[in-house]
Amino acid sequence: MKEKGQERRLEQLKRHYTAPVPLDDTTPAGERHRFRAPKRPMTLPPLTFAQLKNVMIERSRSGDAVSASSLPNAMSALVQFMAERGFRDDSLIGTHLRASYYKQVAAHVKALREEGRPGAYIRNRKSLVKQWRALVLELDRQAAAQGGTETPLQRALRELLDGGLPLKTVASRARVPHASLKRWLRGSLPQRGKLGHLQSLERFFGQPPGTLTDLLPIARPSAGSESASEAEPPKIAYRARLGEQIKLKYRLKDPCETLVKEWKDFLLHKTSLTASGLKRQKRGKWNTTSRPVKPEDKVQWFESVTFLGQRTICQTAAITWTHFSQYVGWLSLAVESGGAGLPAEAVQSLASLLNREHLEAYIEWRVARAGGVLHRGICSILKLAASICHPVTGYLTQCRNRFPVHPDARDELAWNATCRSAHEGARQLIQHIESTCELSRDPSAPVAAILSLPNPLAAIKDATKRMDAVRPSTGGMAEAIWARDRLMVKLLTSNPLRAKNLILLTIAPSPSGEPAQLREVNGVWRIAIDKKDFKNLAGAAKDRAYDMPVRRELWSDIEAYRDTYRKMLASPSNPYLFVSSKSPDGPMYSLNRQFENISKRYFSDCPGVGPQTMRHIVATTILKMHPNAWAAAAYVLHDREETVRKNYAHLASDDAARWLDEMMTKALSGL
DNA sequence: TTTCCATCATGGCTTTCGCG
DNA sequence: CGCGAAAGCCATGATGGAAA
Repeated sequence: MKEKGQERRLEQLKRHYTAPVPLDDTTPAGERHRFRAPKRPMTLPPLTFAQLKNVMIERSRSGDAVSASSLPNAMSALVQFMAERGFRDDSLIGTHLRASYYKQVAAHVKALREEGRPGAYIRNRKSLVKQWRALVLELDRQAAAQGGTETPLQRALRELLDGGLPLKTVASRARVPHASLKRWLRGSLPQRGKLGHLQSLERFFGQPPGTLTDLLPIARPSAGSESASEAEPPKIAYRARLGEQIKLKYRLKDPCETLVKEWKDFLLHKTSLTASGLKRQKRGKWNTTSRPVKPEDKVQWFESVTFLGQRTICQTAAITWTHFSQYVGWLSLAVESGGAGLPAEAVQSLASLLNREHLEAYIEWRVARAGGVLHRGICSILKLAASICHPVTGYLTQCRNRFPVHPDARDELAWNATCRSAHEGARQLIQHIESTCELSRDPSAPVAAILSLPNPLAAIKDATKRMDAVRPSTGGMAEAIWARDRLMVKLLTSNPLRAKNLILLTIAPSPSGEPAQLREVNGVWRIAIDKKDFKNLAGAAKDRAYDMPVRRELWSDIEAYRDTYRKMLASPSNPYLFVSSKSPDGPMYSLNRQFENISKRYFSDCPGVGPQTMRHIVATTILKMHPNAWAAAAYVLHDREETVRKNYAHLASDDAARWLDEMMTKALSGL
């Protein structure tokens, strides 16, 4: 059966690719290729880089892949990637663009960085190499045409074992129970305390430590009982600053009629198919949706576009309007308050973006307000200015006659010069900012005390204990709310989802017939969320569906909540797991706020945080308990290993050293 | 406890253009 | 034609303050 499938796969491949290829993986290792995995059997379609290039060219021609104009870019990125990684045209792709893709890309990025390439360049290269990987995966899918969902461990084990030594031989030589290995291959999870066997397998196959063990869900951290200090929660610098900042409300609230007209014309230009007769960047079209995330009565004038009698919403317009109205508001803000002090009627025009001096002064003011820190948010208005004054495609550049009030509007040459100067000025500022850009807010500051513990999750466990202690055993609403909140905290330790996914998490089939995301499968509670519902839809989520077990410790809580408490808060048809009595039919939109309240009350030394922070806490715990277990952390967060490494790099050095010290102490005891 | 309205902050891409 | 850079889309999250 299996062989047949493989034959079919090969047939299919032969039709696609010209040259026949050997089955064994004998990829020559380049000199610079340090992370080359040892020779091992695998069931992946044997495909060389040269063949992949041909497929890409064919597909590009038939319109199934990158556009013709992007093809050279994709090509040059791959060529550079191959040269740097030591691959040749006749090299087999093997796992290089598959399982070990992230490792390869990370190494490639590192090399580019060492060459002194700018960040934007590296991002572009990454994006381009990704297109190649996507093509490989697409071909794999076509070839495999099997929908089985393997666990990561299962797949990794299969790749190590397939076609090589007999299972029994491996088991005995690696000193792993034969039956266990068979079970794992069928998809069951190793028991706790059996990690040693996986490590034996890693050694047996010459894999780096963690290749297999990292693929498991997190190990339960040993109980720690750090006593909570009763001192005041620490003050967070960003919050204090924000509190000060928002006292001044400078944004333009009631635009005059002419500005409204200008914006509507501009919006039409940005959203219409024809760019309202003007030139526009190829990617300069703003998307619209007819199904906004907010209720009908919350839609505002600056984001709505009526096209053929149908009202649609443009999210980008809302964001851009916010930035623009802030700038205009500042222009007419009194000088004493730090504004430009211009008359309100004079500045209410898109043409205000032409003034280079004003833009510069505004940026300076914003930087000062942000505590002297240049951050990316400040760039937004500059990007709008650069875009709208672009020498060719700029809206202002092309619409001189729509701004008769501007002094330069009478003369085409003067107008063009003004636009060009504004464009250049904005570009220069953007470049300057992007090269010196830093963060002005530390998202982990509110949980710094927790993160500094050897086992941060222990603090959350303490919090749930405190919650247990204050259970309102009245059987009423208060108890239902208590049970809901407690489950919320616990669930986030097991499955640290982003807020939106948590809010929209369902425990019953939706009215449209989609199955519940949180459900019991073969006696195991699992959460399965469609790729399209993730923020990183185009990133990590694209590669891997979210289908994770909920930790066993929570199962009884889930059942108790489902059977008793949830019914008190929501109507029977409500599919969402977390609900509030205020909106019994919808999701609990106040979840973020409620989590903040809970964390403020029960987390030690914490002034209140959002659910996002739980992702930090879980990832930090994993990396503290198992230094350099990047893959495990990425697995739990449903992020890319690369992203996790980047965000938690600070945990690599110190904790690895501590861990190494402990290990060596043990190893050398009695010396 | 929940909702509403602001403001501020940032990430993660993809595609196209201009130049030599 | 290939390389390197430019352009910019599209979201989401975090938080304060106040009111329902």
